[in-house]
Order: sequence, then C-alpha cells, then structure tokens
Amino acid sequence: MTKAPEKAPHRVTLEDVARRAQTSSITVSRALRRPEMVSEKLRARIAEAVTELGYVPDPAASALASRRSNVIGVLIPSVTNSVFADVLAGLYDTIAGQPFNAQLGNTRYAPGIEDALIRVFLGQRPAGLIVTGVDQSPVSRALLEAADCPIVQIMDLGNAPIDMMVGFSHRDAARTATEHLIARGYSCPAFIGARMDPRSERRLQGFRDALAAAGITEGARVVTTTTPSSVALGETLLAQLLAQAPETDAILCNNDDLALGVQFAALRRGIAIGPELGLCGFNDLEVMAAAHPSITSVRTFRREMGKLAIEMLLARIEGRDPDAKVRDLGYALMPRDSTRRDRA
Amino acid sequence: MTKAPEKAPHRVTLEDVARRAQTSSITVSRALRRPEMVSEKLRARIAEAVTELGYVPDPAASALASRRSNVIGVLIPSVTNSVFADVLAGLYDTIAGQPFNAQLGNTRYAPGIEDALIRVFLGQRPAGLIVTGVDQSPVSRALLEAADCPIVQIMDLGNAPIDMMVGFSHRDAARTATEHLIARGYSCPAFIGARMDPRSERRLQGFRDALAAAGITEGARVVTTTTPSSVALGETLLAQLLAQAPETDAILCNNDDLALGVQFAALRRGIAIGPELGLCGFNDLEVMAAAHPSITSVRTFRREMGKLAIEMLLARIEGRDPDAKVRDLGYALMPRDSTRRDRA
DNA sequence: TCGCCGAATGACAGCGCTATCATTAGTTGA
DNA sequence: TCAACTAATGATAGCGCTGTCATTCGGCGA
Repeated sequence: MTKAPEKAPHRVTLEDVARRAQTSSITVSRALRRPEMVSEKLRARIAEAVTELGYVPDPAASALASRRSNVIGVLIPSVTNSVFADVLAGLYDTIAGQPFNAQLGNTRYAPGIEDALIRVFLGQRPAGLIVTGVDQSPVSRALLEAADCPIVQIMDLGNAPIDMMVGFSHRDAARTATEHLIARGYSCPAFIGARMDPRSERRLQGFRDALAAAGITEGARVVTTTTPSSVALGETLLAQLLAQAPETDAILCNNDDLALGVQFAALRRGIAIGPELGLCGFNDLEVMAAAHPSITSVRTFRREMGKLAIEMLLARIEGRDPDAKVRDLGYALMPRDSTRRDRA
Repeated sequence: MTKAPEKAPHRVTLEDVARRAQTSSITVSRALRRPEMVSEKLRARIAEAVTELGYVPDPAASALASRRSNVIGVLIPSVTNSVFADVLAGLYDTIAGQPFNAQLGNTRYAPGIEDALIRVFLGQRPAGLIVTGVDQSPVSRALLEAADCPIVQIMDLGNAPIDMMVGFSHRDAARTATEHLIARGYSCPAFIGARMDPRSERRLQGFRDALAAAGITEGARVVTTTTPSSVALGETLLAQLLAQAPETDAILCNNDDLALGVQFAALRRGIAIGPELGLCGFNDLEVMAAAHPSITSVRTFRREMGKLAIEMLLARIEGRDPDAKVRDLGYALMPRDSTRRDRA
C-alpha cells in the first residue's frame, strides 16, 4: 500500500451534519461551541448526527474564521532536559481534555531562534503563549508585549512581567541551599555550574549572597561552563574545582545531573560524600532521594509550574481573571545524607 | 497592562505584500512557495516587501486552502520518560528549519486516548504522522490505514507496517544482553521490568529466549509490574526478586532507571555489583557510563530514530521515496564494570 | 511575416468555519 | 387583543490563502 498521494477522502463538514440533523450548519456550529444557545431537542439530534457521521471539526477553518487558533505555544530552551520534561508533563496533563493544543518550540538557548519562533507562533494567532524565563531579548519582548493573547513567563520571577508569571526565586533557593551547607559545618563551599543560563547565574548570585552573609571568602571555588550539563561533566568539573581549590569541603551544583556526577567521581576517588565533602544538587530529581548516599537537593515544583501556567492561560482565555498575575511557587530544601558530616 | 481582549491588530496579508511589490497576491504566494516559478526581479521586490512589512503567513488559511496543514503529529506514550525525550530531541533538531510543525500527543499508554488523538490529528489534515510502537488498537490501525498522509511507526519493528517504520528489535536486544550475562559466567540471571508495555514484553521474551538457548531454567527470577518506572522502584523490585529467588546472580533490567536503582540498593545492602551481582540496563542513558561502578547497558539509537522518522516523512511529503520503508536501527551492547565478575 | 510555444503572471472561486445581522416563533403584560 | 419583548434559528459574508484555468508576451522557426 502506498499512501502519500491518494485522493483526499470526502471530509465530513458542518453542512453534512446539518443536513442529517435537518438544521443549518451555523446551528450545528453553535451546538458544539455554545450548547446553551441551542434547544435541547435539536442539540440531541445534532449530537447523534455528529456521532453517526464521525464529524471532526477543522481547526484551520475555525482559526481562519474566528481569527483565533486553539494553539497554545510553548517555548522552552531544551527538550531533553528533564527539568523541562517535568514542566511539560504537568502542562500536557492539564491541557488534556481542554479544546486547546500545546505546540512546542525549542529555542535551544538562542535568542535569535526565540525571536523567530515567537513570530511564527504569533502568526498562528495563538490562544496563549508560554515562554521560559524573564530574560527575553528586546525584540522578543516587544513582540510579546504587542501580542493580543495572554502570556505566561515560567521558571523564574522578575519585576516586569510581560503579562503573567509563574516561577520561583533561583537566587533565594541557592542562597538557602548554601546556608544549609554552612549550617552543617562546611566552611569552604564551592559552586559548580554547567550551561550557565540566566537562571543559573542567579543561583550563583544566591550562593555568593550566602557566603558574603557568613563572611566566607569565595576564593577560587566557583567553576562554571556553558557546556550543556551531564552526569559525566560532574566528574570533569569536580576535578577542575579540586585542582584549583583543594580546600573545598562542600559543593553546590547548579543541577542534579552534575551532583550525581560529582558523587560518582567522589566514590571513584575515595572521597566520602557527607563527612569529607558535602554535596547539594538543584531541582530534586527523583534519583536524588534514591541515590546512595542520598543527595541533598533543592526541590522545585516543575509539574505544578506547567499546570499553573495552563490554568492561568485558561482563566484569561475564558475571560476570568487568574488568582494572581505573578505566582511564586517557592522551593523546598531536602536535606539528605550527602550533607551530613556525621554519616556512618 | 491587560492583554486578553484587546482589539486585533491589522494583519499583514499577501494582498498587502502584493500591493507593495506592485504585483498580485497569487504571485507573492508563489514567490514564497515555489520561487523558481517567479522571475528573479519580481522575487527580489517581493522579498523586500515581505521584510519591510514583516509578513508572516497564516498557516490556518494555507491549510484550509490547500487542504493540507504543516503539522506533523507525534504520538508518544509519555512526555517525562527520557527515552522519548531523546527521540523528540532528534525529531525537533531535524524538523527545525523545515516548514513543518511537530505537534505532540501524549497517549499515556492508553489505547482509548490514542484513538481519540489520532482522530483529532487527522482532523487537521496533517502533513505526516509519527506513532509509537506497532501495537495500535484495531480502531487506531484502521484510522491510520485510511489516512492520506505518510505515517512512521517508531521505537519497534513488526511484520505489518502501516506505512513506514523505524526501530529495532527489543527481543533481539534483550537476548543479546542476556547472552552477555551468561557469557560472563552468571548462571542465574533474572529479569526485572517496570511499566510492562508491549516493547518491554518483547524484551522479556528475548531474555527467555537466551535462557532457553543456554538450557537455564527461569525459576522465579522474573519480577515485573505495570507501575511506571523509577529509580526508587529498582530498590523495591530488587528486594522482591531476592526474596523470591535468592540464587539470582545477575539482573537484566528493562530500563536504565531501574538498573540505577538496583545499583544503589545493592550498595546499600553491601552487595558488590559485578562480582556478586551482574547488572545490565537498557537504553544506555548517559548516566550509565558515568556511574560508579559503570553499568552495562544496551544502547539504543533514540535521537537517530527521531531524526530518521522525520527524514522519512519529509522524503514522502516531497514525493521522493525514502531509502527503505522499514529501517532497523539495531542496538549496541555496552559492556561495563557492572558485568565484570573480576572487578577489583 | 505569422503562428506557435513556453515562461511569467494574473483572475477567480472556494476551502470549512464563525461573526454579524436578520428573521421567526413563542411569551408576556396592559 | 396586540405591541414588545426574548429565545431559537437562519442567511450572508467573509477569514487569508491556494488550485485551477486564463492571459500576456517575447522568441523562434517556417
């Protein structure tokens, strides 16, 4: 069987349904979109006809006529990063059953691509837009501000929301984690970070805040790179860190992959995670609690972020006002064995 | 600034561009879609007008008029599973720059949802469709066979492709992994599997093939569950396995999360991974090589699968024939320390 | 010189739906 | 009883683009 250029099968239209239900196409359209405007009897007849004919609406025609598509555009910088995968999971769970379609755009951490994608999305007259972070390029920002659909910025917080916002303070979260290290008795905490995007930069800032507040000098205990994060990179960065700052007795990683890599590398080097080297990740992926030793991390509420972003959009699309334009989801420090100096 | 119900700004249409370039809208349309049909001079004028006016085509109008959208529908059973995230990464990388849009549908391992999503996607007159696996419901299969767009089934192989296929043999892969365990001297290999979908069932089959070929009896050394996979679940399943089959000296896990969980649990119990307990994962996520001890796994080519799926669709959309309708990407056993009995 | 041809361009209709306004039927109060 | 309303339904005109067919025009062979 060859499939590509077959003749197009007849498409079941509103007209067909109308004929079958002995009414007009516009009434069928109404029965589907605003059922309360159509009498119960007619509605039942129409419902039957829809089922019998297997009518499926054509979103293109609908979008064209109503000047509004059912697309919710979602711009994220990476599809593989499990942090975004979690956000997407929450997002897809919430959108399922709604008459909207999420459409993903992968900006690959590149402002140029983001600008282009925003243009493309806006060309679709989307029902709503979700964008990552608060550090859009001036071009992107201008486009978004002129857009006539609700917009949610996710993953971060900032002073000037384009429209709505749901995230948490990366800076506060990292400061809290660092304070935890200090409170646990580590006196020379270090920071390692891969893929230093704006959010990671804020985490580094939080780390520095805590050091400054505790009167600890940073020394050479910060190692960062723009290389994408991976578990293997954790080992590399650890080596680099210990070479340039051997006094290090604790590490805050800007994500959990790195922390896991550091843990494996420490095991390999015979360094006891906890007693000799404190270790804290970021995001609290599932593996952190299951690891041995279990790894301290800062939990972030990624699924909730996806869920809330959709809910805020839906509220606005339906004309309701969301509970608040800016939602701070916070974070939760999850202390585990990797920051216990007294571990067996 | 409130955004939702602002007046719609004027949209730049082909007509506007045509006026500016002193030509007709249909010629502008052609200049954009089939540049070779328009004289070079006019093309330049049109290009200039497009830029100056910031024209962005309306995909809805295009879809309606041409009876063909630029949507490539992608049905996957899970958005969080990093295996699919990798496939998606390959897919998005390949589709970027092409005039097509991937649209994700999450079937959540439920045939009913899959049927519904296929109907919705087909209602959009997609340019192509990508579906996961070869075990569609009869309803889904009928819908897909009647569809008038190219279709690729990914992640698995089977005898009756709906149209095209790109995957590998889960059964062979698991058999190879099991043979490796046996060859390494483990005499009582076990299988643990979470989220036993059809592909995992075939892996289990491959495990059994190898045992049978080696004359080893399976005993009680198979533990499976339909619970979604996680690292933590690895510990649970290990406990269950060792309780019901203490003779076990090696484990094939149906995915890497589980293997990692087993490794952590073994560490916790003081079982030496390698000498005392052989361990093999499946998929070869990045963490497997970085783990300590490094974990043997079966590498699968997930990004390539996404890439190839798109390429096959593009070939057909453009009227070319793909190199082959069914592509077997194979797999690669990656032997590591977790299956070395002589490890230090 | 004329007719023919292909390349380049254009006119026109219509894709399937919805916004808008018009019409009809049914209800109410004075 | 009838104007004045509301609820329910319908007619009409596009939305912005592309498929199809028509037209124009310069070049070229006979």
